[in-house]
Amino acid sequence: MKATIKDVAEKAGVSIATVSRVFNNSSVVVEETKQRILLAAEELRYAPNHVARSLSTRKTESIGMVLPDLHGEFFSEVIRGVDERIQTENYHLVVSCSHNKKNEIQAALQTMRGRVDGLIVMSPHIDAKTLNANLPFSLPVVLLNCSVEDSSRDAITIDNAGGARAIVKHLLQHGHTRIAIIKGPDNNIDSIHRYQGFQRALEEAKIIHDTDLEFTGDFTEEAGRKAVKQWLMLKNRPTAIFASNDTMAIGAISMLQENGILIPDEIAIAGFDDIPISRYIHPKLTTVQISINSMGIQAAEILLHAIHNSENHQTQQKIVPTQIVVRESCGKHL
Amino acid sequence: MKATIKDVAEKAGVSIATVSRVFNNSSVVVEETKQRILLAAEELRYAPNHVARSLSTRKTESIGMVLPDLHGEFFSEVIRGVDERIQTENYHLVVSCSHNKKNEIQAALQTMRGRVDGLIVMSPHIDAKTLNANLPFSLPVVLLNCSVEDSSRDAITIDNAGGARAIVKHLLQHGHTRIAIIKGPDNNIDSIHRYQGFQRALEEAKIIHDTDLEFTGDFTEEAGRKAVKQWLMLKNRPTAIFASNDTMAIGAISMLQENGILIPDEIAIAGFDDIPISRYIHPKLTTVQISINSMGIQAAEILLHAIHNSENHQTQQKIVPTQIVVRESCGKHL
DNA sequence: GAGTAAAATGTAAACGCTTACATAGCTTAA
DNA sequence: TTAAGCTATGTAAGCGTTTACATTTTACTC
Repeated sequence: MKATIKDVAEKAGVSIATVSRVFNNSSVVVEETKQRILLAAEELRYAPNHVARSLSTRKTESIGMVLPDLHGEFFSEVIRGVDERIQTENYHLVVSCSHNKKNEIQAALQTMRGRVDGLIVMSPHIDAKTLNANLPFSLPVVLLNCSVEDSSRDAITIDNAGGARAIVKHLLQHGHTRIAIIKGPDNNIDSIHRYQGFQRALEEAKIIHDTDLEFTGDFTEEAGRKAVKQWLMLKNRPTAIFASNDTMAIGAISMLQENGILIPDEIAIAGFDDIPISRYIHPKLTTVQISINSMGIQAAEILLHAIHNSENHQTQQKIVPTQIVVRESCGKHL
Repeated sequence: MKATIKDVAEKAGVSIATVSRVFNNSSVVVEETKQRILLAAEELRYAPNHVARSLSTRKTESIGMVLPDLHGEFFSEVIRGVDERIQTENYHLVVSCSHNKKNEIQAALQTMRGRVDGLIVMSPHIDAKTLNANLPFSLPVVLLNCSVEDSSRDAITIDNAGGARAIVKHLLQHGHTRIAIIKGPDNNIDSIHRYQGFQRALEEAKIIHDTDLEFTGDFTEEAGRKAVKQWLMLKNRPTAIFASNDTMAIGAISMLQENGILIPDEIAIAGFDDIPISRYIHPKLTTVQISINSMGIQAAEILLHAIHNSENHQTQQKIVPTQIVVRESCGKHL
C-alpha cells in the first residue's frame, strides 16, 4: 500500500498542510520540522501523488505530442528536441501516434484532453479544416508542419518550397536539364510544397518539365528504389534526381548502384532533410538541411510560453529556413 | 471555462452519477435519459477530466518509458513497438529520457510515480544495484536491456553475446584472423556482452586477440570513423572489423571509403542491430538482426499483463534471439 | 510581563470524478 | 391489494493533493 501525505503527517506529528508545504517549498517551514517530515517521508517511501496534485492545481506538467507516424529518425529527432526543452522545466512528454488516420487523430486529440497542459500536433496529411475542427479549443496548441488556415494558432513550418527550389537550382547550375523528382504522398503538405519549389526552379530556368520524370512515393527507401527502377527503363533517362526526402534518396542510390550507375557522374542525386546518415553514405548525399531537433525545441519553447502566459500570448507563425548542404552526390565541381 | 460533469448533469436534469454511468457504460441507463445527457454534453463540449478520473479509479491508463537517450532509429523503433501494442488498449505513452545519468534516471523514475500504471525501463549503462534501488517498488516494471540481478523482475534482453559470436564466427569462416572490434561504451551492458561474444568466437578459433585491434567508441558514426583512422596507421592492419552497432559500422565504412580501401576486398566489416539503413548503404552491411520493434511490442505485452493481473503475474526473463544477416560488406563468397 | 507583529502551523474546502449504498418507482405474483 | 423484487436514478463518501484562511506559537518592544 502506498503511503499518502496523511501517513507522513501522522508519523511526523504535523498536519498534512505542512507536509505539502515541505514538498512544494511553498512557504517556510522551520528546519527542524522539515527534517522530521522528510525523515518520515523517507521511511514510508512516500512520493507525492501526481494525479491528486494535478487535480488540485489544474496543471499536469505534461505536454502531448501527436505524431503522424513513428518511423525513422525524423520523428525521434523532433521528440528529442521537444523533450530536451521541456525537461528543463520538469514537464513530461506524452507521445501519441495517429497513424495518419483522421479518426485516430481525433481520438488522440480527444484523449489528450485533461491529460496535458499543451499540445504539439504534427499532421502534414490532414487538411486545415478537419484539423481545426478537432483541435481542442481550451488548450494551447502548436502546429508543426500542418496546413495552417489562419494566424489564430501557433505554428511552425519548414520552408519546404524554398529549400526545394534552392537545391534544384543547384542541380540546374550543374548543367542538368532532365531532372526527375521523387515526390512524397500527394496529400502531404511537405510533399506539396517541396514539389512547388521544384516546379518553381524549373520554370525560372525555362525548362519544360517532363511528367515522365515524376514518381509519387511515400517517404520510404523502397519508394526511392521503385522510382529509379522505373526511370532506368526510359530511353531518355534523367541526369539528376531530386528526392523529396533523404530516405527515398538513399533508396534511389542503392538501386542506382545495384545497376552499376555511377553517382554523380551518370546521374546526380539530391535529397531533403539532412538526416544524420546522409553524410555517411557513399556518395555523401547533397541535401537540404533543416534542424529537426531545433524545430522541436522551438515548438516546445512557444508552447511553454503559451502555457505560462495564457492571457497575453501572441500566436506566431514561424517559418524555419532551410539550407542546402552540398556534398558528393550531385557532383562537387562548380 | 471547461464544462464539468456537474454542468452536464444540471443541464440534463439528472445527477452526476448518471452522467458518469453514461460515460463509462458502467450500468444501464435508459435510452432516453442517455440521449439527453449526450446531447447536453455535446452542447457544453464536455469531455471527462482524465485526472479526476484517475484519482478516483487509481488508474492512469498510461505507461511510462525511461530511455537512456533519444538518438537514432533504435529508440524510435522501440517506442513505435510499445506504442503499437498499448494503443490497442487505449493506454498512453509517457516518454522520458535519462540522458544516461544516474541522478536523472532517478529523477525520471521518481516523477513517473503516480503518473503511470507501469514502466518500461531501458538503461544499459546503470548497474543492477543502482537500478534496483531506484526502481519503484509498487509499480509493474519491465526492464529492457538492463543488467538484471535476479529473476524478481520482468526483463527482456537481447542475446548480444550470441549474436556477436555468430557474426564473428562468420568472419572467421571467411578466413579472417586479424579481426578488429569497435566496442561500445565500457559500462554499457550491451557493449560488454557483444564484446564477450566476440572474444568467445576468437577463443574457439584459438586466435590470440591483438589488443591493438580494439577501439572503444560510443555508438556514434564518428566513433566508427575514429577507430578506422587509428587502424589505418598500423603496419599490420586488420582484415576485418566487427562494429558493436550499425551506426559505428557505417561511420567506419565512410572512413574506409574516403581512404580508398575496398570493402570487403581489403577489409571486411560487420555491424550489429540491423537498423533500416543498413540494407541501403553501399556495400550493404552484414549485421546482426534484432527486431527492435517487436521487442517493444513484447515488453508492452508483458507489462500490460502485469498491470492487469497484479496478483498472479509471473515475472519472466526473455532473451530475444538474434540472427545474422549476411549482405555484402563481409564478402559474399562461401 | 503584557501587547503586538510576524512566523509557523493547522483546518477545511475544493479539484472532478467513481461507486457503494440508498431510494423511488414499477412489475409481478399471490 | 400488497409485499416482494427489479430497475433506474440519486446521495454522498472518498481518491490525495493544494491553498485560502484561521489559529497558535514565537520573537520583540516597551
